[in-house]
Amino acid sequence: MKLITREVDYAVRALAAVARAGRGLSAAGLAAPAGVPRPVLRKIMQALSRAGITRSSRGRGGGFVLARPAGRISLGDIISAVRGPLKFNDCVFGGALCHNHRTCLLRGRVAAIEKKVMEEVRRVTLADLG
Amino acid sequence: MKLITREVDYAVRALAAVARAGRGLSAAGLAAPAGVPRPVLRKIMQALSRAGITRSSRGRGGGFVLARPAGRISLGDIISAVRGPLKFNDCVFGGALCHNHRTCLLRGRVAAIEKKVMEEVRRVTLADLG
DNA sequence: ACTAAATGATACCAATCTGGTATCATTTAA
DNA sequence: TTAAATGATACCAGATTGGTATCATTTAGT
Repeated sequence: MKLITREVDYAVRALAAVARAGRGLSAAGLAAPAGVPRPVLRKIMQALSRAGITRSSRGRGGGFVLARPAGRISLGDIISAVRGPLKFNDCVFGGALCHNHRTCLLRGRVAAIEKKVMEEVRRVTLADLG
Repeated sequence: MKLITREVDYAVRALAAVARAGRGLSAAGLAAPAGVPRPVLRKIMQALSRAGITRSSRGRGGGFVLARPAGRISLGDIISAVRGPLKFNDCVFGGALCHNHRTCLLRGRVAAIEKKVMEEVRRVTLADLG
């Protein structure tokens, strides 16, 4: 099970580059030095923009900038944007159907672990990853 | 990202049933009440046996018993047996090739989180999930 | 001795997820 | 007007996962 997939990895590197640059960077400009295929990075940057982590400007000379300071962009934000929310728990009965769900001890334990991971992952910011 | 896949879920339920029974239970006997396809449960039980979590006896009247007390079988053991070891970190450069690897801040952070999850997951035992 | 019940070991298949590719539309600076 | 850039989709190939099928081997019971 991967918490950090390639796409998350790419996203972190790209955002770190944007943070360092201080000015708008295009997807193409980000992809080349990182050795990432341009279309892939574009898709990632689009997801980050949709999630409100970056702001984009279109047209010639456009690109991406951070929507807020690096210290307020967490690894958790990035993971959520690129991969969707964490769901550690694949209940076989899909939650609703399991008559034991309330009392299912495994669910409770796993939910607690998931919560801890979210806390950890939110505590790491882009500023820490500079 | 799922920590608890269906197979892990099945494994936990099956092991809990074995623990409650106190005697050997066959894969068929375990599958039916849990509503799990027999061949799937057999594969899972085989993996658990290979990992030394259960002991199996073959032939007529055979089945599976816990290889050690439920309090000494952790959720981590079960996950490792069914899914392989946790690897949160998908380094794009595969570790060896990344010249920044030592200093890669993301790796360090993620490794720390992974370690915490392992601790948590090892702390939960089958006895807690009875 | 024979048979039925059970695990061990594989091989295979379908669905989903993930990384990567391709296209077209839209916006904007030069 | 044009080139450079993002927005939005649609698509494809490989890996993973859940599920199926098969055959060999072991063992208890008759």
